[in-house]
Amino acid sequence: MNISKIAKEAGVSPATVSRVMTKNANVSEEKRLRVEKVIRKYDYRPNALAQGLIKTKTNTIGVLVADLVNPYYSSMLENCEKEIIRCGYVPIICGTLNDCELEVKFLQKMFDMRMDAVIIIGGKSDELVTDPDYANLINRLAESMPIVITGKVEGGDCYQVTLDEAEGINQSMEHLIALGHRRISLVGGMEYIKSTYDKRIRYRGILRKHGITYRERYVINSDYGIEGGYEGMEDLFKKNKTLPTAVVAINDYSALGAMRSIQERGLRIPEDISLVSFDSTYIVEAVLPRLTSISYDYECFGKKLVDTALKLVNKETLPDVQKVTPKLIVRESVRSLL
Amino acid sequence: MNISKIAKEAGVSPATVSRVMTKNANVSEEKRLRVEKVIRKYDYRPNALAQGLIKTKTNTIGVLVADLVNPYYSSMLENCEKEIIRCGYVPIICGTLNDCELEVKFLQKMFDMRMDAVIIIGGKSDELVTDPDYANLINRLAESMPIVITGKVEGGDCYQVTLDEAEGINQSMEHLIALGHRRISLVGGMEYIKSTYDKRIRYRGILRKHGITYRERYVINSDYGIEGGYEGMEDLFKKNKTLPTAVVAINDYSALGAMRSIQERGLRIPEDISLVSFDSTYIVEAVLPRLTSISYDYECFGKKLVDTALKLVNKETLPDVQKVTPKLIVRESVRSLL
DNA sequence: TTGAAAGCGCTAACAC
DNA sequence: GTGTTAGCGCTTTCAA
Repeated sequence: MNISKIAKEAGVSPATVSRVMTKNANVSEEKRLRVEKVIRKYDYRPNALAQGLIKTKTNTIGVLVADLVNPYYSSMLENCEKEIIRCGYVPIICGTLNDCELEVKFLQKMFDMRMDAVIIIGGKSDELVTDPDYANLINRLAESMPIVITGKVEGGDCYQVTLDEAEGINQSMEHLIALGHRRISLVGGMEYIKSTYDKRIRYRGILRKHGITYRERYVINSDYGIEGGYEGMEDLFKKNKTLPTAVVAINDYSALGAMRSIQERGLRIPEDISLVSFDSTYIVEAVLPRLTSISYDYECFGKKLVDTALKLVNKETLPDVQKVTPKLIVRESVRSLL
Repeated sequence: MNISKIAKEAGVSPATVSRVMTKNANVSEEKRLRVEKVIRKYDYRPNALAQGLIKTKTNTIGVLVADLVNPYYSSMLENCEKEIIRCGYVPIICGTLNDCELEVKFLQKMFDMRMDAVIIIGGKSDELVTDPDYANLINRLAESMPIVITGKVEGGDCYQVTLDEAEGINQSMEHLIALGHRRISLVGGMEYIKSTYDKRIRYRGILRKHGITYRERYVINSDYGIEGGYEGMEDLFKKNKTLPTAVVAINDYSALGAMRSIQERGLRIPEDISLVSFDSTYIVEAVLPRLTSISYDYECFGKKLVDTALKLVNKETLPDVQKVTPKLIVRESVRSLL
């Protein structure tokens, strides 16, 4: 079914059908009713490809996300979706399976499909050192399609809504130190990821400020999943005879793995080791003990991402960088040493 | 940038540029090189809307999922995505926030966008009694766009790839009964959801077969999230002086909530209460004790869904219903009473 | 091998 | 108020 057939059956021109559908022109009551009847009869809906082609607007916001399973990302995603829907747009999600090539491919595809804007959550823009090819791609696409990212693209013509990582690590460290912890380990993450890099820099700064010796073997590399947390923790145990009294996990997804490692060794949280994580997804409330964790206002974060994208669609001017402030939520996984 | 500009700059006709891009016609070496050079110069990519419009094929598979956060769904999603990508298509995901109206709206939108096929995971097709309006919608859309569902649409012209729920509950019940459990509770889910209904029917059948009295107050309604599991478990405690020795949770997302409720009362799993769940997402390995759980081969499930969709795109004939067989994975959350 | 032309389905400017 | 027409960007006959 298409607009011409509807027009023919209603005895009007395609233009009139279009006018009835879009509601932004006057049509005589009589013809309108006739057209509406035929539309209902066939449940006619206009072809979005044709509409998009002529209007150069598709009413879609693309959301590219590095990992669909990680609850941090799915929380972000859900909140972006809600806001996109609330604003009358259609959210189009693509997961990039933590694969850079796929990210680039899908980003291009979203451009090809003429999405009105794209939000990129995680992925290549998370890297500390921007890949110049990626920056070029972003710049090329951003000429006609606004791009909002949660990371950073050096020299990239796109907008950032990003977490204040330094503030997050700050709050968790100060909390631990205030409770008497001096041997604090940072488990998980990779140095080439900007958020992790920022955390580690600040971690050292805080230790120095409190006159605590920095121990390199308390900082453990590993990836951001459950397995990463487990292996990171195992690594920590292997590398240290003097264990830390507190561990800061890079996110609560990996904290799950860290907990398993700790508990398998018969150690208790928080009695033997305190544990703090980042993200405060549903996981922190689901495990025992509940995890003290850095929390973001996901609703607000999602809203900011989407609203930024939509303002850009409407050619409004915006700051290049917006920060989302984290907040430590104290639960049960930290013990006082005082 | 568009095909005419490229053509002009290369000194050829748009048709020739198209031939170069699609590679399915002969172009003289000389012109081809000239065109390719201009294409590279501008990183030209054809407008997917225009392509879709003329080819009546968009190379996209839509995936509609009821809940992005629930790890059962995100696992499904990830595996569908992988297979869609492997087959050279672009996965387009929409979450429907467990909202029926949204599901209908997005399904229509996917049709409007002329996706080559749509996979619907969860949502309205999960309901025991099919909404006739929904069936009509499915039938209308399915005339030109194959639809694959994980549930069931009575009288719907779509294809099912569905879990063998009866077999799942069968395995978990037989396992519990073999270990001496007689007081077994079923926590979570709603009767109007087909998968839950099927489980409960079979649950009664198995009890009868083993000569165990069915107790209605051991079957608890609640929704499918963490909160649902918690409240369901609380409800169970409230309703029963004689507690069950084992609980079967409707999924492992809700089992998280059930565990919390059990542990808050100072009861231990499995010493005081055994716990079994459905789905075997990452959660079952993340908690302590690890949950004995019904597992699906998500990779195979995802593949089957996608391959079914793609075969339909290619007009192959297929069985209306395909079953995915579950398998009980024994971990640490069930105690033997023998 | 190549270009001209038609047409996918729609909207919007224009003329009446 | 309404129909005609042009055109969005592409692919694919059809001729040459």
